[in-house]
Amino acid sequence: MQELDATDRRILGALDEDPRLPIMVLAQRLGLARGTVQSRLERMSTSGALRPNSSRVLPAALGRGVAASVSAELDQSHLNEAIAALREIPEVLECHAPAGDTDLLIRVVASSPDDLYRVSEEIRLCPGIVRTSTSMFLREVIPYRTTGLLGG
Amino acid sequence: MQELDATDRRILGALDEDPRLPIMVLAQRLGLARGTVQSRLERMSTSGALRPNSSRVLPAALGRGVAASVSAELDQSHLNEAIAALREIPEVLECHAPAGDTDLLIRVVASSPDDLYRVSEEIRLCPGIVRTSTSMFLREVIPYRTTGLLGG
DNA sequence: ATAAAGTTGGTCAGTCTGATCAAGCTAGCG
DNA sequence: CGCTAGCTTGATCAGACTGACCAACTTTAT
Repeated sequence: MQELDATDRRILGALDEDPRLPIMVLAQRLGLARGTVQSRLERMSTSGALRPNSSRVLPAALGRGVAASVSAELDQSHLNEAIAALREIPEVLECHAPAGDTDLLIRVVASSPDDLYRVSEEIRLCPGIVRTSTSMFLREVIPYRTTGLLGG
Repeated sequence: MQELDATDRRILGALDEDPRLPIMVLAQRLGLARGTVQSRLERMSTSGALRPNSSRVLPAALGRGVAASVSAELDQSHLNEAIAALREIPEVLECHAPAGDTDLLIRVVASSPDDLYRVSEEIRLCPGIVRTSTSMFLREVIPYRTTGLLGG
């Protein structure tokens, strides 16, 4: 993966909101040559610095208005199996291994509190997962964003 | 905000990887009329069902290879001030209010463990924030994704 | 049954894309 | 100091795409 420089970030900034902006418009808006913008866009999308487009979709728009965080403790000899099983659950959006007492921190969504119960049960049933603790999000205080990082 | 139907999801699925795919290609790949794809894309981007494009950028590509979760306890009479202050910190990617003992769960990134220390200190200094506990992510086990939800 | 909303397929002028090239700039290196 | 490698620029071309229309048809909800 590649580190994005100031020009890349300016391009991304200008593409915010509308990723289908014509390259020529971008170029003149940023004071760059068309070829420059074109090659940089090309590079960014092949270098793996961007998530798939669908990561832009708000889960709420897909009928999953309930979000939560599940922390899981696991039998570490089955770590890889557990991860593979989690990957199969579509409601699992993200999973991190934090330093500290919990082994995995899992971000999930669901269509309702009741559905959240189902999802967390599915997680509990993954091989290698010993115990889970689910904490539902009452409110999304700051929605996910990267915008501030583009500037610096 | 609008709930996305099966057609919307198919369009989004086809746009994964390359959001600049020509509309005509999309249309014939999905067996839809060009006008349909065009109007749906239009609707999706104006209805607020999508995050800004820059949310696709991996923080690591912006030099923030370290991720962490900060849980904060706060003086609830200053809730709004605290949130406003957090919003000013670019390294704060996301913030949720969970049910339970912690008041806010904050997703942050930083350029190094040392920088993470700085960021969590900045959070601790926000008005209304009483106590924080930072837990660094050793590993991103499952990177953020929504793909699985598009299908169902 | 009927109205509203969404879909389809067609057309149009104007614009954009991707590819390619030669030339200019800049930084790093011997 | 002069060279190379890697970007950037500006230009050109044929071909494809866009956004805006429209009339007709289908679906959905009332």
